[in-house]
Amino acid sequence: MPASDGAFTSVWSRPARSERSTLTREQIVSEAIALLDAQGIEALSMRKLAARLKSGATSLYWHVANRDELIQLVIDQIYGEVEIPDPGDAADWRAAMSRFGHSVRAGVHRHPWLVSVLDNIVAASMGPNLMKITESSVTLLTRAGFDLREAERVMSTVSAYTLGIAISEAAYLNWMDRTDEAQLRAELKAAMTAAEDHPIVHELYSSYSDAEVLDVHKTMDADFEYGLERLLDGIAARLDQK
Amino acid sequence: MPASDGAFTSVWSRPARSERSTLTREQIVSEAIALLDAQGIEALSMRKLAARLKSGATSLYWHVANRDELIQLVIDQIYGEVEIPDPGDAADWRAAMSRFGHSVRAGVHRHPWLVSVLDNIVAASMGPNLMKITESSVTLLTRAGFDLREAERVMSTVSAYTLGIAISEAAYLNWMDRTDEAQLRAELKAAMTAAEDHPIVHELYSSYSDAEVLDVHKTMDADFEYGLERLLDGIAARLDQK
DNA sequence: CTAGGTCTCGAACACCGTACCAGATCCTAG
DNA sequence: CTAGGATCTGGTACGGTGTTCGAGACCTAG
Repeated sequence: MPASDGAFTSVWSRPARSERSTLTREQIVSEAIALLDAQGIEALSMRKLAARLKSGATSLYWHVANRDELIQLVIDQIYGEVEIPDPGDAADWRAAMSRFGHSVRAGVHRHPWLVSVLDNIVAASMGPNLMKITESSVTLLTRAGFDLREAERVMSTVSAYTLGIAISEAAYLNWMDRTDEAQLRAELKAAMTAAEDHPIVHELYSSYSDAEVLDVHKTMDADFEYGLERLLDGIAARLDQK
Repeated sequence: MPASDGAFTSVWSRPARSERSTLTREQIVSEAIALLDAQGIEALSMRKLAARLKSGATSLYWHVANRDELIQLVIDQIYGEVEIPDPGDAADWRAAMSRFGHSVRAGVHRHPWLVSVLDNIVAASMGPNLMKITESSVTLLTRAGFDLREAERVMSTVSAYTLGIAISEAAYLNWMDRTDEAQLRAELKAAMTAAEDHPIVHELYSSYSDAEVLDVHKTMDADFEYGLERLLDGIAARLDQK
């Protein structure tokens, strides 16, 4: 009567019909993303993920080789969220590339834990979703007048800039998130006094209003736009001289 | 006689003079970097690091609050390796910024595990070494004719591009490193067949010679240079129209 | 009814970051 | 020279991690 205590499942508690879990790879991946969005990277453990799926931790290993593979799948899923450039927009390739950049950046902002997971990004680079993006954008750029190799360069240049800035922003936003306002003010003050030996940095910091410091989004948006425009200017110039 | 076995240190084995460890923060940080360079991120544990320093694992906590703080120190140390732009080079700001970009990229290539540690990069952004870099480069750019705010934008645009591309490259190089040649060929073949549904990507892949695939460095160098030049073109144009 | 594939999951292993605290060592004041 | 406080080391222990292994539950085909 006492000892078995869970090893024995009575008729009543045993699932009436097939409650065999219907655990699927897609389900695992999307629950992982939900967990990451809600609680960030350090909350993603196989055990916690399994708990959310009401399954045993080690059951996941049937559907997914290991944690790294799971993360690669997660990354490709996120790539699926970015707006695929339409090759028909070749006439306005510049607007199309700008839209693409904005879409990638928005994705990173939506899922800022991506910052912690970048080392898996390459293995995911052969995932189906990224490949679709590459196909469309390179096609668009060749139609706009770039040869194949240069089209790829343009694409990866824009991607690099976008990724770089989005990551920096996301890292900053992550940091703000896990820092309460009091300590945040303390840190900023510390930075301010540390800047006293550096006149230009000090002047720069001083030029920011409280509103700008409190809500960095507007500044970030404008800065991103500025750099992207400069980059596209440079690329456009290159196309003109052909 | 038997049991104590190490708890008892005889006069002979006990350190003759003060062998008090001379453990310092600098030592810890530089040993951490050595370990990271040699074995990558997953080899950096407090225990392994302590072993290399011939000290107890928990002794490190006297000098460093926790692992995150250690990593922030490591990152600032690496910032110390990048060549600081000379504000005197304002006349040739373009060459100076290019040198800066190359220096950052070289640093990331030298320490490719940085990819796995990017989420700590912000907290390190108030470190002394990065601040020096910012001071010098923003000064240089203001002397070149940009106003303060735009100088910062230029700086962070160039940084974003450089960081983005260097990270992507480093992630790829990391992946190549931990993949033996047989499996590497298998993966590339898989990518190739996956690309069959995507004609342009397929054509692009096919256009690469074996030599280019085997040694990606030349291609990476050229691609980086291309994007950086386009970006600087765009920025220069902006300065001219003033 | 049985055999074999598919899938779940508990137990266990090695490793991790780090809180706690006892003790060793050093420095300084008296 | 001694006493006592500050500085620094490191053993123990706790709660967590990813992952392997293997025992079994379930489903389907014959």
